[in-house]
Amino acid sequence: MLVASRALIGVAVRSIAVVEDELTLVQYRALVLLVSPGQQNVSDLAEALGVHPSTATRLCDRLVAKGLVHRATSTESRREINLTVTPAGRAMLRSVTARRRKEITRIVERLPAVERTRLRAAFHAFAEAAGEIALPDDAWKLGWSP
Amino acid sequence: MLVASRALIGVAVRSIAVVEDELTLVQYRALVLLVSPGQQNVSDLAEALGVHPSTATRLCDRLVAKGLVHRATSTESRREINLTVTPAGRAMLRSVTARRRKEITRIVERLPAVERTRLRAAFHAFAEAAGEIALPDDAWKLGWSP
DNA sequence: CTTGTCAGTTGCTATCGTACAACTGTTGTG
DNA sequence: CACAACAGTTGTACGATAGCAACTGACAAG
Repeated sequence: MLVASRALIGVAVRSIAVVEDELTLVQYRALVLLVSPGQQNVSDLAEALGVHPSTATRLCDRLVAKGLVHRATSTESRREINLTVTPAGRAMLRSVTARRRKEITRIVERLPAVERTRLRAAFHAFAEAAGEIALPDDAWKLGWSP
Repeated sequence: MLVASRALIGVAVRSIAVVEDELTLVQYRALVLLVSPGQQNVSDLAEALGVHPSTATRLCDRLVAKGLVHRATSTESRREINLTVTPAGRAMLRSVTARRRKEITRIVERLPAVERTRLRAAFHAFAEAAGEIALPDDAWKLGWSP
C-alpha cells in the first residue's frame, strides 16, 4: 500500500513539475482553490489556504502579475474582491491534470485488461472508503485536486 | 483513478503535517534522501534535490542546527563531508511514516475482508507497473519515500 | 612542487511566503 | 448620522530557498 501511494505521489510530483518554473506550490494551490466552486474573495482564499489575509493579498498580487488571476470588485459589496482564474490560469492547471492523467494511463496500460478492471474497482472502493474520512482542509498542501 | 490518488495524497499530506511545524518540505525531502542508501556528501544531496551546492550547505546548516543531521569529515578525503541523519532525525521521519501507515490502515479496515484482499493485490499490481516506469530522479521532489 | 581541479563554504542578492500592525474604504447598526 | 465591524491593502520584518561569484582547503597530475 505504501509503495503504491509512493508511486502515485511520484506521478503527482512530476505532473506539477510541468509548471514548476512558472508557479510555486502555494501559487498552484491557490489556483486550484480558485477554479473550484463559485465566487471567492481574498478572505475566502486566505482561510482556505490557512494563511493571513495579507499573505493572500500578496499571493494574489503575484498571480495577477503573471496574468493567471483576475481581480474584480464584487458587484454587491464594494469592499470585497472577486477572484477569478483567467484562461491562462486554467490552461496551466489543465496542463498539470493532463500530465497526471497521461502518466496514470501509461501505468495502467501495462496491466492486462482483466487486472485493469479489477484495479479500477479496487481503487474505487478505496476512494469511497477514504472519502468518508479523508480530504480535509489541507488536502492541497502538496498541491492536488482537479 | 484520479480520485483514489487524491485520497492517497490526502493521507500523505496529513502525515507530513505531523512535523510541519518543525520541518519545511524541503528539509523533509533532504532528510528522506539522507536516510536512504549509504554515505552522502553535500554535492550528492544538492544534486539529488536539484539545487545549487551552496543551497545545500545552507539547508544542512539549518538541519544541523535542529540536531537532525550530523556533519562528519569523510575519512578518506578531507574535503568531503559525510552527512548522516541523527536519531532525532530518524525519529521525525518515523513519525511521518507511522502516521501514514495508520491512516491507510484505518481506511482499509473500513472495507470487508474480501475487498481488502483484492485491494492489496490491485495496489500491488499497480505499484509494480508503476515501478517499471516511474520513480525517476525527481520522484522525491516533494519529499517522499521511506 | 606547482598548477589545476574538486568539495564545501561564505558573501551577496533576490524572491517567496509569512505574520502583525496600522491604515483606507465600505457596510451595517444603533 | 455616527460609530463599530469588516474587507482589503500597505508598511515592515523575518526566515527559507535559491543562485552566482569568490574564496579556502584538499587532492591529483604533471
